[in-house]
Amino acid sequence: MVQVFDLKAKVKNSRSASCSPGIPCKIPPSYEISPETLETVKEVMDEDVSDTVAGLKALADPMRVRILKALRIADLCVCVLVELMDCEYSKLSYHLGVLKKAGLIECTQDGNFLIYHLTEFGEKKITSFGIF
Amino acid sequence: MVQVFDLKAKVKNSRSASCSPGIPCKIPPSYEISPETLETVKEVMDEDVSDTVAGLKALADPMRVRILKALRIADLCVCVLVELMDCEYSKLSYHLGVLKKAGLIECTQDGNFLIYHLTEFGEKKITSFGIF
DNA sequence: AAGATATTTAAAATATATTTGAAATGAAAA
DNA sequence: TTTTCATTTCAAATATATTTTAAATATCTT
Repeated sequence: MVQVFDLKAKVKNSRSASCSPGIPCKIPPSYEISPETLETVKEVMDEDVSDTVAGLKALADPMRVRILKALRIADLCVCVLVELMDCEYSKLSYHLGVLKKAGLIECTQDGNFLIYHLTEFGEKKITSFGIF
Repeated sequence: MVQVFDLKAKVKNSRSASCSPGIPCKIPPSYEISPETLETVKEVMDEDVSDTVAGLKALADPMRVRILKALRIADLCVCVLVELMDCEYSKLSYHLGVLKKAGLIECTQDGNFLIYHLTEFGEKKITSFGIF
């Protein structure tokens, strides 16, 4: 997934004086990008974002956000969540699975029941993401 | 989108002593949910999460995160971004559109060029969401 | 053991999001 | 004023995510 940029290889015969080194297009005269800045930009763009994105994806769903908000108040078993969310078990289970895989929630078994609770990681996430 | 819960209407003939009021299933004996807690849970679950989720969705994509990271370093025109991301204009444009619609970025026109920059809102978001 | 309950899993159906490629737009240069 | 350039828009193709329904598990109760 890590991309290596070789912009120089793409430079066309660009005649503009304001063209940034390694950038084939003629960038507008109103702003200049120093080679140093461009280097920094390339660096941050090369950083791996897959963890960040995976976390965001797990959160980016109304059902899942509501589940997290609920679990922030109390640990809840699936049967109670099903009633609160007014949905099928299988549907709820799918979303619980997504949250679990993302490490945001966990469950403990009590006989037939599974009681879900926020992980510390999940707690932190929803706090920093401003979900209350 | 706001759902109203009427759990009482759903109570079946539940015989378990540990059943929470208004919850048809027999919740496990290892934990009790007080009616007050349950009320609080219902309240937070009824809150509207659509803005939260829309914001998260806009962020939950590797390309978009990389764009935001880049714009955090410098304002960039589309032609430069195209090179840095190594992708088609139309593809980039789609993602820029998503970020723009979410209010995370804006652009200013300079002749033929569009120079994109983070909004203050976008700046705040990516900071609080731990995207650096 | 047999039946009931709570929950998950699997597979198909559906919905949503992204990518692609071509055409459209609008400003600048020739 | 025709051409070129930077960019967006559109529609079709593709990919990904979610929902649905039925069946599978596992634990309890009898």
